[in-house]
Amino acid sequence: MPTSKDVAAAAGVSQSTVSYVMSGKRPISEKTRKKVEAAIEQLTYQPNAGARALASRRTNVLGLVIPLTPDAHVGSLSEFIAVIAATARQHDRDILLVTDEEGTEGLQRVVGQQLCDGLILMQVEADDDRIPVVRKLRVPVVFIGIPNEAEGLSCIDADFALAGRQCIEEFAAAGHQGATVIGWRPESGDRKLNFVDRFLGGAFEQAEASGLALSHVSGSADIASIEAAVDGGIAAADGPPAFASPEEPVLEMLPRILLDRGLKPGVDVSIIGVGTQTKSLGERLRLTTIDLEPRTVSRRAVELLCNFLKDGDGGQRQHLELIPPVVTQRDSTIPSPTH
Amino acid sequence: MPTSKDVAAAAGVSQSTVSYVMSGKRPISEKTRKKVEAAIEQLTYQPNAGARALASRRTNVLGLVIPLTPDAHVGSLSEFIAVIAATARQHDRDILLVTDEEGTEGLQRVVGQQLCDGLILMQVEADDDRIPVVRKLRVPVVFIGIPNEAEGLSCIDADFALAGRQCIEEFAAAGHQGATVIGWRPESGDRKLNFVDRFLGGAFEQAEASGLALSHVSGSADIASIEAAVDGGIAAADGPPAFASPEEPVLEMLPRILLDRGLKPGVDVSIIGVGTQTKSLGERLRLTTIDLEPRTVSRRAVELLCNFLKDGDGGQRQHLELIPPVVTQRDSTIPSPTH
DNA sequence: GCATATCGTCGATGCGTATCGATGAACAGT
DNA sequence: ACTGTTCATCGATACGCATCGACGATATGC
Repeated sequence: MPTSKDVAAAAGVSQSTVSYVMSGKRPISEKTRKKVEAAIEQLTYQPNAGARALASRRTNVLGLVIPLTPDAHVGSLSEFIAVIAATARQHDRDILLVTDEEGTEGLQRVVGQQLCDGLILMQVEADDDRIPVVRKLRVPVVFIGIPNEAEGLSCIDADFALAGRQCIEEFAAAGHQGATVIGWRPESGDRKLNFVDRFLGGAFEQAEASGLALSHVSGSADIASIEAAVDGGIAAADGPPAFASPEEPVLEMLPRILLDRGLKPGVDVSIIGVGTQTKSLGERLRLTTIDLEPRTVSRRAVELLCNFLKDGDGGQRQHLELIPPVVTQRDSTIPSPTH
Repeated sequence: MPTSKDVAAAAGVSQSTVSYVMSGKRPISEKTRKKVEAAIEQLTYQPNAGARALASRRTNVLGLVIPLTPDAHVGSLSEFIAVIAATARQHDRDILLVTDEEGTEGLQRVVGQQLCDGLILMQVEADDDRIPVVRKLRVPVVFIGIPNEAEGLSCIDADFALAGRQCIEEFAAAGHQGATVIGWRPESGDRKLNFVDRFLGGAFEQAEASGLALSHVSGSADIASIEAAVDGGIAAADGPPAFASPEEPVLEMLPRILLDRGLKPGVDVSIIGVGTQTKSLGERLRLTTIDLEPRTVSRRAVELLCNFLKDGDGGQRQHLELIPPVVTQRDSTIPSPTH
């Protein structure tokens, strides 16, 4: 492996000049820069990350804390991870993986060993144990998810409350008097993740504002329970029924189940799919969808962290950013009567 | 941040003694070890990773190359990643993420900058561009997936061929004369990943050996095409039909579709689910499954790489390891008549 | 013409650790 | 008591880079 010393020798300059050519922190004449760059090219020189970290006190690495729990491994998680890694590269940084299996010691470890300059925490719970630890860390941290006590923290997430409101707005615009949300069973684990409450909160709030009767039934993957939920929704409806769900299996079967009951989606009944990967599903089933834009959330998390690092102070500032979901109207919602 | 010098001062020894206490590479008396350990504890000392990498020429970090392409983001990918990260920690190593968006230059970069001591490549294609680059790298590399030219490389994957054989064996034992595999549409992208061919190769081979008529139809997510495939399978069957599929949506609907036709799984027809996350699906639908054990594949990949690194020579050896799939008999296959 | 500012480069130093050679102490054998 | 060992520890050095102060060479002011 060639070193910057080798490059210096090849270019006939001093090692420090090579360093300044690479960093641009001091002016270098066109002539010597060319020489140095040629030497770098020829030797295929790449700076040693360890030495660089040691001397500059920055690693250019971001720690990403991911959940290890298998039940959380929905498809979107890997998309989050990949987008975060790709965005980090655009800012000339790399991603070090930390699983939450290590717990809070893992955070202290990667920061203490100076393996990374900052952290991104995924799957942040409403009352996350890691928050008190994070507050003491000397590096900036960005949360993906909104804990209850977000004071002084930097948090980014999809705007679930807005998604709930948008959902009801769509139904109201289509002339529905009532709607049913199927899914997000309030299991023990789900209670910790408050996005369910945020979505339902927004939905119920908007339902009240729009004078629309909203009910929520916890979905389940088996067909019978979905059918029961659908029948309940139809019976309760005062006019054409409307259904929304954030669960893919539910959405997959909903059109079929409704057609079996003589209800054509987009004509006699409305369906809205909510989720993180709604595009392919929505296009295939021609479903109106509300996408939570996980790629944008991921990208912004990295950008925010990089901004904190660029400012140099290393301290984390309070920041709350909610990414607006994207509504895509397709054929599963009844057209607005006003049009 | 305290340094090993601070620890040395607090313990009243030299810095090198602290280093030897931590590495154990030279004998240290019980007394001084206790003193040093106490000082480490009290100062919450953690060695600086950059300095350590610089001095020891090892980073204790493994690079993990993941696909960025969204269509590959099935749920199992994040499970792979998390298991790899957790296993790496058990070997006192961390994981640096590299997306294949960077291409082969990404590999050369992380190795050239000495950000990691070795690499794990996921989603290896039959004729992967990265192979010639990997051969020139000076660090050990483990492939997850089996390329066509595996000479001199270290590869690990699920044994898809065995899964195919096991599948047919199950059907044959249940007394079936024929079977249909639904799924794995041979699209452009899928051709590069040869596991489809490996599975089907094993299945057809075993079908011939067992005198069983096997056909394969590319599945699709919409219900109509699945129903068509099912009807085809029923019509072609000489005796009770049998179906296998590696696609979750197909498996989700298969029992329902068959019941609609008056065929009860496990009595009039057999179903086998093949995949990387078959447990919850299999238990819910009471499906006999063949699981490809992604967790084992991931774990073994890390262990293999760590072994290469432990041996010190840094060279990669040829190695081919196929993880046997696990057959779990539940209620969707017709009981063997011989029992 | 000299004093002063600006530019481009060099040498020296430090970052925190691992590791090698050396040193001194304790100890066994004669 | 003297040499030869083994054991525990220390001091010095190197790892590769960033960065600071210094210095010579030009350019700018009057």
